[in-house]
Amino acid sequence: MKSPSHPRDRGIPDATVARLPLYLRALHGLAERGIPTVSSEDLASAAGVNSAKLRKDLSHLGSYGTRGVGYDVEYLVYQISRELGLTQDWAVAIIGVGNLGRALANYGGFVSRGFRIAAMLDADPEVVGDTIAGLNVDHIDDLEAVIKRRGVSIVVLATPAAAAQEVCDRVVAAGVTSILNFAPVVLTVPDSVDVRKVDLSIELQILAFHEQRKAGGPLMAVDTQ
Amino acid sequence: MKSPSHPRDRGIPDATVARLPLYLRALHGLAERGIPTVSSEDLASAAGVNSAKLRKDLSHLGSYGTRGVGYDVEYLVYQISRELGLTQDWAVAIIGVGNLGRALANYGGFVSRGFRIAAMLDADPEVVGDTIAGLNVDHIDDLEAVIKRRGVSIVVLATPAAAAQEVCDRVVAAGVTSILNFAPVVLTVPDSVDVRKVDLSIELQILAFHEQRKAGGPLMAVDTQ
DNA sequence: ATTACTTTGTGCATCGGTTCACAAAAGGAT
DNA sequence: ATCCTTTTGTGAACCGATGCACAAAGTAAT
Repeated sequence: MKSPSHPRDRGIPDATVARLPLYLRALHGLAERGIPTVSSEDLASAAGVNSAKLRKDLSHLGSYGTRGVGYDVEYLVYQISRELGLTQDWAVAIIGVGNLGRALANYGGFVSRGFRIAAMLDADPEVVGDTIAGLNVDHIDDLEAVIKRRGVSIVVLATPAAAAQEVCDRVVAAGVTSILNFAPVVLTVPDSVDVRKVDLSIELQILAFHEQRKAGGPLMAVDTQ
Repeated sequence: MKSPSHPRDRGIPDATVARLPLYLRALHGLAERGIPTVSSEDLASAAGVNSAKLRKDLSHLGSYGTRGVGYDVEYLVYQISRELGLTQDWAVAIIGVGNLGRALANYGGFVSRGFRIAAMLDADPEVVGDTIAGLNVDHIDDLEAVIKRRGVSIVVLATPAAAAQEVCDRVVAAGVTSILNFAPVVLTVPDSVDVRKVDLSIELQILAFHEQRKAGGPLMAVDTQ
């Protein structure tokens, strides 16, 4: 039994969810320049996608455009923000205060909208107690207490690879179900936990693959048109 | 006219290319533990994918397994490395020596196999001349000369968003065709240039979306079975 | 009101990627 | 040499995502 009253269907395609932040950023840019209304064509080009895709993506959220006119920028910002859950603020903990953890703590776009760094933790007594981005670094021993006390619901793992799984287990045991993992390991978690992976070296390797094709291809492949 | 002599077809699916680094990392782990041979089942679980996908992925490179036995770890490492272009070493320049640029320069997995940080550049006279990860920071004014002199073929953009497009244009004009962009902007480049984007805040937003579903879903959606 | 124009929302064909499931190939045992 | 077990490599069905192309819905002008 579907609910016909609800205009937007629950169950937005993953590919669409992954692009919503892109649209949101483009819309923020337009809003700052005081542009009240935007067509799918213009918004699409600002976000670097094609307009049919953008329209289909937005249609999954509901019918928020006006034919012949376009989309109201402010309104669409609100709708997308709400859909992504950015109208509430999320307490994020960064675990691992190496170079990367520090960079993330200071990264502007990270804190910006909807997210707040609520804790930083590390195992190294050398850095525990330091103040980074205006925040005191806690010891990893206090992980469970810090998570509970500060209402952390998203954890960013920026530990060395060797420590990642162990820390991950503790984080999951503490009730966190969303993890952004920068450590180059495959984390094992229950199905109920979401892990997203960012691996810098993988991106470089993909670039190298294509670069090799461009550079070596014409020399090596005689039959490449 | 195809070349029937070549066992592996040129044109490896993008999705496969994106997973090869994953397999490679898992294989390195096995190699370090002295394991000579691995089945698709075991390698797949080490890499966090299912075995059918792994086998199909590897089949795009050629027929490097032995039925009834599995894959020779060392041999497969070599084949994947070669396919990804990691048997040569790539000179990488990091532009923008803020927190992120520093973190990338010091990131172990970054430098590890196939890649070498050949230059770091920044516009801020305060940091130009500093030594980071054993490397002198050059001024962005010398961009073109540094790229040419050190044979840089891959550029990592870690500049502020506002500067990214301008720097990108200069990098492209200097002949670089592979860019890893950390700045939260849509870069405009010629078709011949590959840009890969890493956006930390986008990953967080995707997590927030799913977290919201988990947390709010059961309360808000009465008809979600 | 009617006409002309713009732009959304979507049905439909297509494409790329995933998964299933099994024949083919290899090794080991008898 | 034959049989049995293991595991690869792949054909084929399936699934989700993309992009085209157009009807529907709106605005503006006469």
